[in-house]
Order: sequence, then structure tokens, then C-alpha cells
Amino acid sequence: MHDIRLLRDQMAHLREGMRRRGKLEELTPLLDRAEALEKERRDSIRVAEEAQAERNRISQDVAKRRRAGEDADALMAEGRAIGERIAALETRRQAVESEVSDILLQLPNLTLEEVTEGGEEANRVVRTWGTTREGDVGIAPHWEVGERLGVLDLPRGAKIAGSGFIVYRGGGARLVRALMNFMLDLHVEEHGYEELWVPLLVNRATLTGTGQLPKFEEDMYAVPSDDLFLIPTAEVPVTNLYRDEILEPGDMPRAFVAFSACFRREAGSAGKDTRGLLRVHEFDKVELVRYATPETSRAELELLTSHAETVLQRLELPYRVLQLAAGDTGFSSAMTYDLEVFAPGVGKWLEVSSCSVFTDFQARRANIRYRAATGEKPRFVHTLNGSALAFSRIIAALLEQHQQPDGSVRVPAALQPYLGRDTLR
RNA sequence: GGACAGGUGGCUGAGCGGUUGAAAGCACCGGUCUCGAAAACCGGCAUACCGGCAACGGUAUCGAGAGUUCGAAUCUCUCCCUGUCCGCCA
Repeated sequence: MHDIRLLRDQMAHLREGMRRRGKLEELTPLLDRAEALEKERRDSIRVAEEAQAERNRISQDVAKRRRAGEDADALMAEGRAIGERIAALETRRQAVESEVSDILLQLPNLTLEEVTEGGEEANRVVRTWGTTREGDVGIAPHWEVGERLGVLDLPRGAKIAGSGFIVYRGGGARLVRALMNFMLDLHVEEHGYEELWVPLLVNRATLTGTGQLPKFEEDMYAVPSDDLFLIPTAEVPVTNLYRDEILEPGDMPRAFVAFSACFRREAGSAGKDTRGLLRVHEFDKVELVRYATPETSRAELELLTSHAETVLQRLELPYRVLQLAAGDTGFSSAMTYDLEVFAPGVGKWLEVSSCSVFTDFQARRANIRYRAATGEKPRFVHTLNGSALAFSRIIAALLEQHQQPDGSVRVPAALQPYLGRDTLR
């Protein structure tokens, strides 16, 4: 969410930001409306507050007369009339304010200067790592090798829950557990993150804080009887950890890592990438979240991304890093790197991580602040997050990239102590 | 799920429906005293928004929301949270 003050004194800047995302034409009516409403909002505040001040004066007079034993009926009648006027003004003011904030919630974040303009086609590969097995013949897609090795049981997953719900078994089940421990240990012990274990069910206030609500309610699994939702990512509970709080000097920066299952209805993507593990309703993920100061957040994006990359390197999976163009950058993000790993069995680059800096866009919405020094005014933190990493696509990539001619799968050295074996066969 | 008891400023804790933004204490900041410190004393000390160059003025906020009233921290209702006891349960 943007600062409402932008509507007052930085309209040109705001319009330019929308243009860079390729959204100016679409959003111009909203921007114009918001600019006018903000003016009306301030006018209506002034008028309503003047009426309230008068009512307060009258009430004081009533009290004074009462104490003096004088008659106050006329004043009370006047107060009643003003009360009605105030109610009307308040109603109007609330309508204006809620329309402004509705619009504000629909405007995407401003991307950083260095983010290139344009849509998906303007995404830039900033670096690659490792050698892909693109073109190697005879590499089976992960669902085939997974079923053959007995590590995946897709039909039974579909039976007990539905398509897009996975049963891992034997070495596959242990692989999930191994990935969890491997990634958490790496980030805690080598990268300095605080480990968290968080609820998978969260309330509306939390989802509103990170922006899933009110706009994306349809994308989530819900428990209506208790008004709770299954989290689509650990970003939601973790970023909200300090919602409505002020961090004191010395509490910054913060770095959190959490494992969680993630639940996505994928309502709009039926029929796309439905085979195997590429797009599922429930998957596991280790998520990194950082609270930074405005001065360091840009540099922390590089740091966070490098932490996610380390996981891929240790798993010996070739990958590339994409810097997303403004038009492809997510709604709340100011700058995003996507990490894509190559899966030779399906012949595709798979997105396994998205590392973003949100500037103060999320923090304003979730009201997460910090004090740089004792006595100073609180400022909004800058939030960052990135997956490190999402399991199901990583498992797909492992089953394909490390597939041997005999159909077995080599386990990368970093994972062997966690998995207790060097080959899945 | 049931029964009680609560939710007031950074903390503790007062608060008859009418100068209560809110007593008092602690903490914190400044000053006096002191070689310095402690103690003592004096003063200051919430946030947000609106208007104003500013001084300052105004409005709102006592868990959240709605209501009663000329006027609500104080009365009514709904919800949320915390504590204790009971029930149920991995």
C-alpha cells in the first residue's frame, strides 16, 4: 500500500511508476479519481472536525449551566441538531476514505529505478550457474522415474485428496524430510537466520497485512467455520510476526527462516503444467524473510538471493537468475529476482524461488515499524522475502538432473547425510 | 464447549456520565545541588490526523465495533484477547 500523501504531492512520480509497469493507461482513471478524492477527504475532515469542536463547546456550556442551576434546554436542542449534522458528515467522510483506500490497495508498488521497463519479454538473465543436460536423450520426466523408484505415488494422492496432492513414499518421503533439515540447517548455521515454526492456519488480519486479502480470497483454502485460511506461503505468518509493533533500536535487521507446507487452490491455472510435481495444491517450502532498514534493503536483496542460490549450488542443480522487468514484477514488489532450475526430463526451466524487496509497501500495510535510535520517530521497515526453496519442483529437478543411465538417481553429497544414502534406486 | 475475573499511557495502577488526554508511582529526558555520582528538589515526558511558514489551534484515540446521551474511559449490546477453574482431547 502506498502512503496516501503521494496523492497530494507526488502524483507525477506515481504515474511514472505505473507507466514503467505498463499499467498507466489502465490505472489512469483510478489515479485521477484518487487525486480528487484525497482533496475531498481533507475538506470533509476539516468540516467534520469544526462541527465536533462546536459540539464540544456546547456540551461544556450545558455542564456549566447545569452546575449553576440554570436552564439548558435550548443548548441541548442545539447540541442534538449538531449531533445529527456530525453523523451525516461522518458518513460522507467514511465513504470518501474507504474509496480512497480501496484505490490505494489496487495500486502496485513502485519499482526501483534500475528495474527495466516492459513486460515478461524484457526479463533479463543476470547470471547462470552449472551445466544443464539440455539435449541429453533418454532422461525420463520426474513422474515416470518417481513412480518407478517408488518415491512418488500420484494416483493415490489423487484418490485420497485430489489431483495436485502428492503422496511421497519410502525414499521420497525421507527426501522431503532431508530437504527440510538440510535447508534449515544451512540458513541457520551458515547464513544466520532465526528459525521459526509457524501456524499453517491464519486469520484475516494477518492475510490482509501481507496483501492476500481482500483481493485474492478465491486463491486460498478456507476454514469458514472459524474464519481461518490455510497459508499460501510462510511469508504470510512470518512477515506478520511483528505486525502492529515497533522494533526498538538494536532489533534491526532481522532475518527469519521457516519451513511450512503451502496451500494454493490454483483456481485460475487449471490445465497448465498439471503433470507430476510442477503445479500442485500443497507443497513444502523453506522461506526466508528479512526486515531491513531503507538504507540497506537493496543490498539485502542481493544477500537474500545469494542464500537461495547456495541451496541450488549445494544440490548441484544448474540454474539461472532472472531479473524481472517492471511489468512482470509482482504487485507488492519493488524488485524481484527469480531463480529457475533446469529440469531436463521435461525440458523446462522451473521457477523455484522468487526473491523480492518490497520497500515499505508491505510494512505500511502490516504496520511494522522500527526506531533507529531511542526517542526517534518510528519508521516503516523494509521487508524482503524469498523461497529457499520450494520442494516439489526441486524434487522434480533432482529426479531429472541426477538421473543415471540405469534409471537410478544420484543423491548430491550435501544431501547424503540427511538422506542416509547416496542413490535412490 | 461451560463458569467466573479482567483488558486504561513504555510499565504498575486510580478513575461519581460533565475542563480527565486521563491521578499517583516507576522508567526516561533536562535542570539545581555535588569534585563527580547517588539521594533530594524543580521541570518535562503519548500517538495519529486536519489547519498554519511558525508559535500554535482543532479533532480523534482508555481491547475492537455498534448504541444510549447535549456530552461516554465511565451506561447497554456484539465481538476479540488474557487469566483461573470445569469439561473434552492429540
